[in-house]
Amino acid sequence: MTPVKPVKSNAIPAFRSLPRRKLSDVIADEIKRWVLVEGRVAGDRLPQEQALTAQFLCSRGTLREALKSLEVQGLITVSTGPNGGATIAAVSYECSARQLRNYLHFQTISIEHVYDMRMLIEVETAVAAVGHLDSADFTRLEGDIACCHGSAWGHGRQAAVRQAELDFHVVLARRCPNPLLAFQARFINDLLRDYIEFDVHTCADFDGFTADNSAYHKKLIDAYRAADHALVRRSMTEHIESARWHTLRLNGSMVEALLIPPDRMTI
Amino acid sequence: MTPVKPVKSNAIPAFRSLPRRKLSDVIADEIKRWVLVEGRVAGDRLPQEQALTAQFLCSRGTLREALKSLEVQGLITVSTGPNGGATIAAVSYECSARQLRNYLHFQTISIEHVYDMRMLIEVETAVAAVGHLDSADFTRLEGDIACCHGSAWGHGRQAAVRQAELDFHVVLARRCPNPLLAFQARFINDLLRDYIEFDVHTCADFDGFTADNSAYHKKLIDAYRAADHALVRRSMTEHIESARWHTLRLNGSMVEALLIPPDRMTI
DNA sequence: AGATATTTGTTCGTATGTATT
DNA sequence: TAATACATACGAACAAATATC
Repeated sequence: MTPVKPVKSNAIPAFRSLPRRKLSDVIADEIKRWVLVEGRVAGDRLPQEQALTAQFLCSRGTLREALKSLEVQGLITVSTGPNGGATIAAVSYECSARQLRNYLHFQTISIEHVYDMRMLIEVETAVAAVGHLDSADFTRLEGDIACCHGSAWGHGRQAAVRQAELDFHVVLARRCPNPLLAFQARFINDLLRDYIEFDVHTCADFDGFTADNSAYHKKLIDAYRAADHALVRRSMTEHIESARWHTLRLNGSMVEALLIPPDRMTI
Repeated sequence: MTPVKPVKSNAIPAFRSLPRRKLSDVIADEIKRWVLVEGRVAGDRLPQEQALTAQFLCSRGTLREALKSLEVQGLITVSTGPNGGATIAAVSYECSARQLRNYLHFQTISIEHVYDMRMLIEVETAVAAVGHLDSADFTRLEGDIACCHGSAWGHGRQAAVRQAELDFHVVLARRCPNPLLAFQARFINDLLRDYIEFDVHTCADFDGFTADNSAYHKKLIDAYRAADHALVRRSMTEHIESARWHTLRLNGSMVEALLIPPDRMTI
């Protein structure tokens, strides 16, 4: 008698046959759909691995690849232990910004490109934020200016100043009510902070840059306090143009590899 | 005498000890670094799974989760068969756009948000593309206009028209020399094509919308042929403002779920 | 604070599908 | 067609982390 065929089979079930995709990718999509039709939202939990393998009829390894896919996309976080498992997450800015940097890594991109984009986005973001700043925001903005006082005491200090300068803009971006604008504004500023390097030889005069920035930041705070849209627009435009000029003067250039997390202290 | 510790151990090697990250994530990063320091570029192949497990001292399951991570980020593609394995890829627009949609899924975003962004980006993109269109581009632009001739013959036709109208803009975006602008322009147009739905009850007059679009597209082609920056700027500004007006008039609204690939024919 | 139970993280062995030759 | 080389998928076991008692 011929031996029976093993019950265990790698044959792909009929209902997911048509496109010759990887099973793990199919499962990842099915989990996404399941979450949506089930009405689950960020903070809700997914069933545990064992239950999911039973639900989607696949092995644990395949399921884990599907979960890894969702995790990389920032859609879930996974924890161990009792009551552990996957939790649905709101996709973070950081996760999406990383992916956009991955994309730009394979494009050729110059300081001028970044500053053209910055001029466009940042001015509009700044204007849109008028009337959306609370007192805590103002204190933080003023704190960022205070960080930049005095002349540079070395490279570590120089990097801290730059961090504070760009943090000023991130505060404004967070208060922009248009999520598309806000994302782009944060992204551009992060790009400036982490992926521009200056020629060490011409490292002479950063103080002029810093002084100009502080002056413009002060003008901006006054404009926000007065809720003067036109003045915010004008000040920010001049500010970005000034920053572009200083950056070019100091031989700033884009770093080559955007794939790797920034050193953050490259100055 | 105490028994010797088993050779096989899940203990994480010292060189990757500090942050308590998952091994698969660490391996994914190490592969990224390896690619960079080795000077590999898009199109080059990674070693096979077996070689990679030997190089990074982990099991196939763990390595496959790491590769899955890189695959989801669009950094590699994987194929089976002889000479199969992972190939380094330039991160695609589609992959990064998907991630940005994932992000926006958890934000509240309105037609006005999209059109404010579109006005900002598209005008500048259009101006930047002046002088970068070849004859093939012009033929394609004129083809897109031709697609929109005649009145609507039903919903399928309506969707095809909309597809062609937005394809016009994608052609321009692809010719914009600033990758940051170009990405954003394509993204906004894809968003408009795939994630705006119109109220079926007021489905009456799309023809006016279509006619206006065609008229503006023709004006734009003339402006591009004349390489007239100012005219391109003016025409595109009016075009977007007109499109915004029509969209609001027809009760357009953002679809709720950006997580799922578009039906593309929702109109 | 410590023991325990639960759940994910990792490994290994094996079998199957698929593309190249 | 057959052989080969590779990714894909399954299953069982053990290790590590963590919440609860």
